[in-house]
Amino acid sequence: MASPTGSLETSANSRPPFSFSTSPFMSTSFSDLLAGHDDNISINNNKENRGGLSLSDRIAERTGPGVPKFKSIPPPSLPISPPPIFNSSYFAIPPGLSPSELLDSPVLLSTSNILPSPTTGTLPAQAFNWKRNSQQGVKQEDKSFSDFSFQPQSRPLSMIPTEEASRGQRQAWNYEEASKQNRLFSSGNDAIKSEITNYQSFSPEIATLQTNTNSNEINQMNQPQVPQYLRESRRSDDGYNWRKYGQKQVKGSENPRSYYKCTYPNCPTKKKVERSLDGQITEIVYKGTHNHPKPQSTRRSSSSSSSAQASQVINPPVPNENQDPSFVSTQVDSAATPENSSISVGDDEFEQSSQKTKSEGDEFDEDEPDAKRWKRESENEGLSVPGSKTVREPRVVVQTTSDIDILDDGYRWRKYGQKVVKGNPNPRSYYKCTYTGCPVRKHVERASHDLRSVITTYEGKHNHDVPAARGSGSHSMNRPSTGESNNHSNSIAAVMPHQNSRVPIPTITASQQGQAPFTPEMLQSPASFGFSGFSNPVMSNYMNHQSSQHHQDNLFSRTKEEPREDLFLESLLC
DNA sequence: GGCATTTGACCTCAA
DNA sequence: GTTGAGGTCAAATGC
Repeated sequence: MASPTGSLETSANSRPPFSFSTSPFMSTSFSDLLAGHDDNISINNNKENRGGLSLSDRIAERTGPGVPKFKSIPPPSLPISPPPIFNSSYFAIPPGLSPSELLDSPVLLSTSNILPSPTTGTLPAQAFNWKRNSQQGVKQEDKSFSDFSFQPQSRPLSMIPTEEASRGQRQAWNYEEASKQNRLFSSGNDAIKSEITNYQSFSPEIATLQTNTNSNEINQMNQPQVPQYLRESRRSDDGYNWRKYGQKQVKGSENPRSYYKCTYPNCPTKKKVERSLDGQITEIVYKGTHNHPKPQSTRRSSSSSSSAQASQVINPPVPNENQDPSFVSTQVDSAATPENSSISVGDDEFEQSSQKTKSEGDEFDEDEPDAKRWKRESENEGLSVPGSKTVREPRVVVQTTSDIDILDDGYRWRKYGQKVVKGNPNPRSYYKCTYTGCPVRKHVERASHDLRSVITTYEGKHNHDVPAARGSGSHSMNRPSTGESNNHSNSIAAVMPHQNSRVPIPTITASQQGQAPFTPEMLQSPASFGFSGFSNPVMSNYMNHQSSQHHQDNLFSRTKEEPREDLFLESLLC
């Protein structure tokens, strides 16, 4: 089964598919993405205890004595409060260039943020990989680095509170995947190990999502001796508190399935989590809707502090996704959904979105048996991803960025219109996926209430993999390799934190790395461009030139060559 | 003692 | 009606 997560090679001694820069930037940002999953920890502990062999011991067996254990290095306390304003010294909007103008370019929406891609969950950090890979000669194994994906779901990883479970699963998967990657990665990098202590799905459980592991396992490995009550076991990656009420061995799968209920009084929400034998989450399905706001992270922080992790945790994701969820989730949720600290706001939005979707949908039936509904929802979603039963619906990604937000989604977008919508003086750029037959569209606009925020709304889901970038073979390496993350289940809400703006934009330049010169293709494939673009001489010139708009027009000449349909649509929009 | 987890038994539903 | 799978309950157990 090509499960988004299950298919991953998770052997501890395998080369980490994702490479983190040892710079403070990556450490911080990723740490922020890591948090929670305490419930997983508990489960893992139980399992491991039962077996008489702790997870860390097992890891040690796999990796050998040469690999330091995670707990060997306490996670540093990392600042998480984002600055109120963008103050990056790496990038500045030149005089004469307004944020709205910047928004006109998908490029500008796709590279600056250290956020999981709203469309693919791909972290902008992939740009680092791209660079690094090029530095190292793009070894085959290095390619796997680019496979790292982090679903906001939300999510989630977030795991995204998928409220309707069926919607956030995707994030949860990605969230798990990311976590796995984290674990693998950590096994080979001591510096990073200290950073990987917690994880939060992206999502309403986005992430979220999300992204699993594995971070939990990592936590466990870091603090195998921490009492359960100090591990905040009830807190899950999705930010809600869950109580396990059952576990079942599912036929056809060696993985046990655990059943959880939201501990909030009278909250009907449940979720079932399927884990592999080694404790990794292979599936998360949410059921029902939380009838309460997500618990504040105070408890998490306090408890986490006892384990030297508090400073890294702010809030769970929306799942991402997700978290998935709010868009994870999954998630992961959130996670996906993963839902890192930055996505906390998105939870509510996601919940609302889910509620709305649920209430407006003709299919939802309060009286329908849960199991039946779950199954039906999965089937009806038409997003039957092997091993995944939940897929998040409408997805609205709200990113709070510092000046420029780059949605590193890896897909090629064609601008087909622009319009100033009511209630927001900032123009909304309309894009559609250039892949033939792909119905996905998105529109981007800067929030009226906060020019530092960019609201990107996705519609539809990609029916194809992330396209390989043209003009640079290494670009494709930054993209998720699977189609798992290529679908925008319509809308997921996530508010990206400012913290990204704190993160120094890598001063990696194409020239420095011997990369191919900046090309229009890079603009069309924002993901492939990554952060390097800002330091790229060409890009820098582009960004600072008064006639940037003109340049942009040239760079997007293809857009002007698009079919009449665009002109038609644009005429309608404008 | 309180709370969460475990786990066998029971219930529900669909084939 | 039977059977099997999935979901839930609740007593036992652990922290």
